[in-house]
Amino acid sequence: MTTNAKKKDTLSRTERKDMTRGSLTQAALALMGEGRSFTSLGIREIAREAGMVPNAFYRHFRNTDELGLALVEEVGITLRRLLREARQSNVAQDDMVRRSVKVYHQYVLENRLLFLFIASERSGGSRILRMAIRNDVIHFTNEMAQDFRRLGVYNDLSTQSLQMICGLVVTTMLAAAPEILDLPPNQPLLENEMIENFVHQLQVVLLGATLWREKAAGQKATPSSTAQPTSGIIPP
Amino acid sequence: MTTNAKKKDTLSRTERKDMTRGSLTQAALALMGEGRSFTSLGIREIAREAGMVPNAFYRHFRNTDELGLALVEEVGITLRRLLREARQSNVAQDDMVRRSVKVYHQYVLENRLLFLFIASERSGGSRILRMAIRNDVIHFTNEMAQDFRRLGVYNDLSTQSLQMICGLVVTTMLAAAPEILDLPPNQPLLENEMIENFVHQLQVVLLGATLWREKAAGQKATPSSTAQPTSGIIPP
DNA sequence: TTGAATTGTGTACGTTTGTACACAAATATG
DNA sequence: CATATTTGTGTACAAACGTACACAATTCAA
Repeated sequence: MTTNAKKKDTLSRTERKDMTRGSLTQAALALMGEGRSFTSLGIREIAREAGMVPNAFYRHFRNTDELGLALVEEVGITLRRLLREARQSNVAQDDMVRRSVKVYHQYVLENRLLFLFIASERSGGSRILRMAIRNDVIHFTNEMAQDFRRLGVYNDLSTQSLQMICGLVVTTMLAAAPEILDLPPNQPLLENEMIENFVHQLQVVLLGATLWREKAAGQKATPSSTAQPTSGIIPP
Repeated sequence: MTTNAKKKDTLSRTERKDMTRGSLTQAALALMGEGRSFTSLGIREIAREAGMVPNAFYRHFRNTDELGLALVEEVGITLRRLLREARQSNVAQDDMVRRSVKVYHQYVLENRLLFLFIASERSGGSRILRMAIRNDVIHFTNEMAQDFRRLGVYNDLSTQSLQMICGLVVTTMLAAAPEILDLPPNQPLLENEMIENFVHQLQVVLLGATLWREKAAGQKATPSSTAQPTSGIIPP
């Protein structure tokens, strides 16, 4: 099944190249949608799904990992869009958490394949992809922390603490994604139960956050200034 | 590299069968230890690593998924052991969270390959394995909740809330595993930073838990009982 | 002790894979 | 317009794969 129509009309060479390149990444996603896992995809398989001859793959990527990196880039864009969406619908909301969860839930369903990719490659598969995704997630976390700052909530938390809290929120969100995706559709009862659980967990986290104070005295003399653990890509 | 010596001395037939079966599962783990991902492992590959001819694989498993299920069983045992260990070292500890985190950290390193397996198959790969692991994690979560009950902490939480909290704790723990495993060894600075972050996150969760009250009335109306920064009360 | 069942080996076959090379068609560039 | 680059095709081949079958060597059961 080809997932991307590639019109052959009135397009520059680079435009066309970008299109077929896109149809390769979409083909990979489509295969994952059929239950295959990205790590086990082969060049031939992807090319076949994209409706082209195996060798054409090499005109765009040297190997599947490189295609994966292109997908990670899409992930970054997707997550950024999610933040923007959440930003718009959450400003000074009364029941902010539940509303955010619903937005997120909807968003995961709408971007099913990408979240499938994130979920399975975030801690499995190739180290390179893993690190790239982790980078994106860190950026996402930091942007969320900035949003919190802008909103003026948790004003009395240090940046570091705020990032730690957001890390917790993001972890919880990402852990929810596979459950959302695995839930059989049209089961509103199960779905509600899952969502409520998710909402409560986030509420507990944010409740804890309101009371969190740095015990600044320094528990073990950890003087490190940077906020994120394992920031950046770590060489073998 | 064969990972399991299989002595051929004075063993019953079933005993020997269990040994070679074990050397197959260990071979799969060993391959994952070398960077391969379970989903991409093949029958021939595993058999070769275990030092036997491809066909012998079929005497023990019908396919790689079935071998995966055997590994999941090992995971269950491993997690149960972790709980037992934590139970012993945490009773009424002063700085309980930090101590638990250290136990966990150590445990992940000691059971590197199994946690590698959990991490990568928990949300990627085959649906069957994913569900099996999710089952184990649920059991683990429930047992942790029971332990909390026995310890007498969070006495005023309903079982459901307690399980929800433990789910949050487990999610945080499992999310930490890949970071622990990916951290290059002998980098005490990075390691400390990561552990501190981990500790703080769990502290936030447990802090939230002490203040969590069910808003039993019904979740649709959601009165204002939740996470507003009423920053006055300080828990014991 | 003899026969049946089990476990591991050897060989074999058809598929699929990654990748190399030469080539066709299209497009950008001088 | 002529030429060079780029993009996709066709063919090819060695390697690895899953799996089937017959067979050897054990061990269990009668």
